[in-house]
Amino acid sequence: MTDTPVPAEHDDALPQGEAEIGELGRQTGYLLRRASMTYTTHWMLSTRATSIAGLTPVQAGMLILIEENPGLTQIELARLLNVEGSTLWALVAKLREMGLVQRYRQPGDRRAFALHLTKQGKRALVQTTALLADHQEALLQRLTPDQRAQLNQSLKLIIAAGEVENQRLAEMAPQ
Amino acid sequence: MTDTPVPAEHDDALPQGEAEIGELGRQTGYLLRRASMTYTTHWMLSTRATSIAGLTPVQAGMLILIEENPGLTQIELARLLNVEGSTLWALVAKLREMGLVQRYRQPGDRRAFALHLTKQGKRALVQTTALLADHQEALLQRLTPDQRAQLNQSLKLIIAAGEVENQRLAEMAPQ
DNA sequence: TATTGTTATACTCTATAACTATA
DNA sequence: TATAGTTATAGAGTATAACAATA
Repeated sequence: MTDTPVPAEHDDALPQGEAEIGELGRQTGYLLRRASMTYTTHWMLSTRATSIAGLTPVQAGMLILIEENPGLTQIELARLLNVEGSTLWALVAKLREMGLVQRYRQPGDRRAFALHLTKQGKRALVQTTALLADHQEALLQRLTPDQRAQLNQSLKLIIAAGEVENQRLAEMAPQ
Repeated sequence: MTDTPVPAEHDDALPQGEAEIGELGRQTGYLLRRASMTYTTHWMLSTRATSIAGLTPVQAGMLILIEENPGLTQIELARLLNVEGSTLWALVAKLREMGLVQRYRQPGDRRAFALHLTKQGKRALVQTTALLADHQEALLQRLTPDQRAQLNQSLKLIIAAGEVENQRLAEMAPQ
């Protein structure tokens, strides 16, 4: 990992600003990562001066899911989000720390907890949904309604196919 | 952040498996994140038994960019990837540790380093490009060629619009 | 002064493995 | 035994802030 003096054949840096994305810009996986990061950055910036400043896209999504499925358990939420239990636990712990989510022990199954939004969580969700439309519009402004629908559809097809493939691969060589 | 005994109105967990993604599944930002994560997982699983096991999508992308723009500087690479200098520095340091990338001091500008792939880096890139097509195909299997082209186009439009918006927002209230 | 790179530090999101409590 | 949740730990990828070296 040392740097080397410059051999003649390497005295060839590109002139400023001439480097290009090239092939990588044709890779859907790369474009997805880039678009997703752009979305995250835009959300954080556009909510910066509001009452939900600092609430991440993942956290906002969890508030939406908990409101739509009040009382769901942590394991069910993990399945919905396609993450491991320990990951979900950490995410929920953070939302509890923030005072947005409350858990209630299940009388029917004393292992499980039912998740609910607190009053403050509900207020955060109201702000979230109020800001979501403008956020979407800013990012999708150059797409027609038809393109937007097509995009969502294609993304769902990728997710569905990918999760089947990933399941298969994970089982193929378990260690 | 304490748990509470169950008040009557909260004794209402959903029956197993009845929770739904609902509104969140209509949010492009959420679908992008999910699709991107699926891509990453698929890449890691499908390269697991190859010579590039452990090479992440971000690292693979960097190899592609360095090969296409030999001698580019770290700052140029950071611009291409739209990340901060310190982020790029850490990514390059890791690739150097792995023996895939080598830096050469620029004679013209002694502040800068020209980035190049090592022999091992070139071998890793060959494997990467060899495996990329199957990886793409597995994830895009349910999309027609036209849908794939439309998808890439839409993602580029989102990235372009988003980066303009993000720039504007970042300048709007600098602190 | 401006640019390139570096360091220190911190945070989000993610995972695996080993564990406890309950079913 | 199986499931729900927890803890310890690790790692990728990202950022901000302060700094050194060079232009």
